[in-house]
Amino acid sequence: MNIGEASERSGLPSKTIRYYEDIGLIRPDRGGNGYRDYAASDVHKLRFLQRSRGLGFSVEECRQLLALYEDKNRESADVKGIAEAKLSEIDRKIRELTELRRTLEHLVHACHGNDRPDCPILEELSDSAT
Amino acid sequence: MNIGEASERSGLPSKTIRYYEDIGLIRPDRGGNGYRDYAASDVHKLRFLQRSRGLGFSVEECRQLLALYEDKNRESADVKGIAEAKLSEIDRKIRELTELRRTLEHLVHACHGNDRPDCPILEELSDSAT
DNA sequence: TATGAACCTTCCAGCAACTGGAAGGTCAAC
DNA sequence: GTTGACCTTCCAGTTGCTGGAAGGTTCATA
Repeated sequence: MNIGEASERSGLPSKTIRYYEDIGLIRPDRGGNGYRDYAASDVHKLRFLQRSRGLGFSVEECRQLLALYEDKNRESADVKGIAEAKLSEIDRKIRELTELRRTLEHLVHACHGNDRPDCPILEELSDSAT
Repeated sequence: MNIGEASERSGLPSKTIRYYEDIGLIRPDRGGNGYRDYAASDVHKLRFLQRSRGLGFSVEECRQLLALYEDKNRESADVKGIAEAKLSEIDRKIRELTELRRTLEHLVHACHGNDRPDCPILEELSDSAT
């Protein structure tokens, strides 16, 4: 099938699919006219990529996962390791954002938000340690 | 003062300070030798930038905040508006990450993580809707 | 048969927000 | 005078795409 259909079936834009080929994630056949020709297994991989990217894995991590996916001798511990690392990364991000949120909300709360120039938000940004 | 000292006092790498100048956030003087010469007010602005970036504001938002900071006729409502928008953006990110975390943890939990190839994580990535 | 739309191709540029490195000028100390 | 720590500019790379230009292909319709 052509890239348009592969795009529809995988949920990835054609641009992105070509990009994934550029960086060596997939290698579709080519027809006589130069068009890319995707097999069902290619679409399968594309969906795999679409989902793993959606779960927050980086492209490099997706490359590893895809390699494991295709490796019939894999050990599930390898996959679990990657997922666990990602999990603690996500935890760290959530913690950071929550801390950020707390500080920002405190500031927003302290600011009158009227037509006067005095503003605790700017004061905080300019003066003290955060 | 030279960029090295401005860097130390603001907590920003010299590279970043030069970059901020490139994109027009600050305009230090120049000495006869071509070296940048930072006034105390420049360092103040750099610290302002360091803090607001640290609070998750984009560079463009920092530019707005800095403009408001320097505008003696500002209305604090303008600042509060920017901060509130950022706050809900942070909330959205936290929600997304939390959802992600939930899914990923579920998968990690289901995987044995041993030396066998069968792995629910890969199955989920390959087969079903996420 | 022509022509127009809807595909497809490649390549180049740009986004955010820096960061690294090369090649070279300056300054202060010894 | 030379070493080393500064400073300068400029160019390239990072991540993960996305947009657009310029052109080839395919297919239906007038």
